[in-house]
Formats: sequence, C-alpha cells, structure tokens
Amino acid sequence: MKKSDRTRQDILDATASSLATVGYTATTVKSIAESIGMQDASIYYHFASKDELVGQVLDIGTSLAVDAVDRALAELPDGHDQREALRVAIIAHAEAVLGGGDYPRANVRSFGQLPPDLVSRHRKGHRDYGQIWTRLIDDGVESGALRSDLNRSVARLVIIGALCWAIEWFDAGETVSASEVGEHVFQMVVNGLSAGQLQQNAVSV
Amino acid sequence: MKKSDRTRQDILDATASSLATVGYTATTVKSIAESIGMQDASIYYHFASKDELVGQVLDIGTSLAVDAVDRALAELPDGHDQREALRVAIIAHAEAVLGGGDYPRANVRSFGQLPPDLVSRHRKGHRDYGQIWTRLIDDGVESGALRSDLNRSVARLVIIGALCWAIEWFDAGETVSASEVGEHVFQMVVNGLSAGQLQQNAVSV
DNA sequence: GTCTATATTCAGATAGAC
DNA sequence: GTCTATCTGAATATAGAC
Repeated sequence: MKKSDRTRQDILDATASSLATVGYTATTVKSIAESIGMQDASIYYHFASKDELVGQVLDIGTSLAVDAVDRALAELPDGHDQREALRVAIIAHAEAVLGGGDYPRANVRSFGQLPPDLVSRHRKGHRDYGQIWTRLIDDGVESGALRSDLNRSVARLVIIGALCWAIEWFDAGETVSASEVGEHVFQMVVNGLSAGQLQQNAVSV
Repeated sequence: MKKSDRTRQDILDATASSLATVGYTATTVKSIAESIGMQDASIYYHFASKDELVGQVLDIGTSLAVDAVDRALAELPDGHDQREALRVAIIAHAEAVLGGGDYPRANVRSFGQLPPDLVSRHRKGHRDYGQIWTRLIDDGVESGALRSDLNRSVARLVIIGALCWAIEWFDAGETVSASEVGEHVFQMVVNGLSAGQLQQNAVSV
C-alpha cells in the first residue's frame, strides 16, 4: 500500500468517527485533520471537498449495512419461515448500525444534517436499502406469515425508524447489546407488546 | 396586544416554520428575518440570541405535544384497557407531530442538529415526555395487558422512534393521514405484524 | 505530500442613527 | 422598534513554498 493510500484511509476513518459521534455539522475539515495530526489544507490533496469526503464515508457505511443484512439472509436454511427472515435482517441491521463501527453509524447520525446535494447523492442508496425491507415484508405477507391488513410502507418505516432511532440513545457498554436491541425490536414488531389474545382489528387504509 | 408582542409572535412562528422544514443548521437569523420582512439585526431587539429564540420555539412544541397526549389520556373512560391508553396516546402523538403545525414538528426535525447547550436545556423536557410513555408501559405490564418479558426501555424507544422517524418521510397530503399513521404504529407495536399464533418466546434480557 | 499563509463567504451579534 | 453599517469568528477552499 502506498503512503497516499494509507493517509487517505486515515482521513476516511477519522471522518467516519467524527460523523458517527458529532454529526455532519460539527465535523469540520480542521477537526478531521487535527485528529490525525495534519493541517486542514492537506486534506484537499486527497479529497476535492468536504462533501466529497463525507459522501465516500457514507457510501462505505451503506455498503457495510447492506452487506451485513444480505449475508444474514443468505445464511438462512431453505424453507425458513418469513418471520425468521425478518428476524435475522433486523438483528443484522442492529449489529451493523449499533455495534459495527463508525461507518454505518455515520449514516444514521448524520442523515438529518446533510446539505441537499449530499441527500440527493444518497437517495438511490437509501431507496435500495429500503427495497430490502419492502421485499421482506411483501414476501412475509404473501407467504401468509404476516398479516395483510397493515400498510406496508408504514410497516417498513416503523422498523427502520425504530432501528435508526436506537442510535440516538444506544450506548455501547450498556447492559443491552446491539443484537439484544435487534431481538427486542423484532419481538415488538412481529409479535407485539400485547400479552392477551390477538386483537387485530382490520385498519381501514 | 402590543405591537412588540405581535412582532415577537411573528418571529416565533417564522422560526418554528423554518425549524420544522429545514432544521436547525439551515435556519439562520437572516432567513427568519427575511421571511417576515425584517432586517436580521431587528430580531435581536426581541431575543437575545438565535439559541434563545430556538429554545423558546422548542419549549412551545414540547408543551403542545405533551398537552395533546395528556388530553387524550384524560378523556379515556374509567376502567379502560391499558392497551387502549397506549393507543390514544400514540395517535395523539402522531397527530401532534405530523399534523399539528410547526412547533411540535420543529422539535423532531431539529433534534439531531442542536448544539450541546440547547440539548441540555431540553433534556429535562424530553425526559418528562419519556416518562409519560414509561408509565403507560409500566401500567400496561402491571395490569397484565402487556407482556412482561420485554425490556421496557427498548419498548418505549421503539414507540417514540417509530413516531419521530415518521416525520422524515411523512408528507402532508399523503393518502395516509396522521391519525392513520398512529393507528398503524399502534397495531404494529401492540399486536404485531405476525398473522399466525403468538410466538412470544421469552427474550433473555 | 504536507506545509504556511491567505482568500472568501457567511454566520451570529453589536453600535448607533432615526 | 427597526434600520444601516460593521465587527468577529469560524469554516471551506486555494496558492505557492518546501
């Protein structure tokens, strides 16, 4: 590996770390440079702009999360219940975002702060990721494992919302691990909080 | 109403609108002033700083959301099922945040962008709001209406997460109304997505 | 490749006239 | 109360030496 590549990787790592902890706005080129002992101007030898650098970090994070979920789904045995597919996907997402290092966390933590250019740059990636969940829910409904009377878009966004929101309060080193958070989210989303018999009144939407 | 009060109210409204749509970072004193036909310097006659102004808007939004949920709970008939309490609270929250004007939306939209000072200023308000949900879940578990094997903090944050995340994608004028979003979230959180018999394996946490 | 120095822009905020 | 004019500080980014 050339020296240029090594430095470049250090910059990406430092950016991911900063984005994941303090978000986009508070991540400055100067602070990134300082954290790895460089001058801010030197960053521009490796990346054309702050947003180009941030964009690459976010791309890596998206790929890592997508790959983690894909890998978990690929390992399922044949003929699995579709609820089990949803379960391993949710847990894989939780592990990637909560326990999986700075890159996936950078996405979730910074998402609400990105300037319009970066948002549109990543719209496709986010839509593709949403597709994974859309298909899981569709398959679940069609196989009869999931109820069919709920709006699937809302269902998808409740799942993603619960998982993404978790990062706002989740603290590594908690008594609850990332995969346990995933397990709880799955239990709530699929089986519900209710202790009694099912009360699945159809919803008129 | 004095002229000073009128202007002050206009500034608050314009700030709430801006925070709700573009978030904290993109909300500048200049843009607020422009939207109501003033010079930016004039804002400082009414408010000591941007963060003081933003803080007041966020306070109003929190109060509106808390009041909406409290009112919905107060209207419940005696001897109601605790699931029904959770239902009306979730729907009231959805209506307040998604359909209830700029102030509550300002909170959710700006939350992830606030500087540390403002975060700690509002920590108490958020904790109080979380308390409402903690009590609803505790009451539900103790009355036997809700299962007792799930971590209650995770349950609370899944609910709040799902509701707060909704604002990132919810579009007024959608085919789904705010209260319908609330109804779906309730159905998912309490009864679950599963079509089949309950599979509530205890979770080891 | 990395440095020092600096240009540019824009934000929050203040001073003082009217 | 609101204005014009201005200060200050910070952030992105560039120029050019080494």
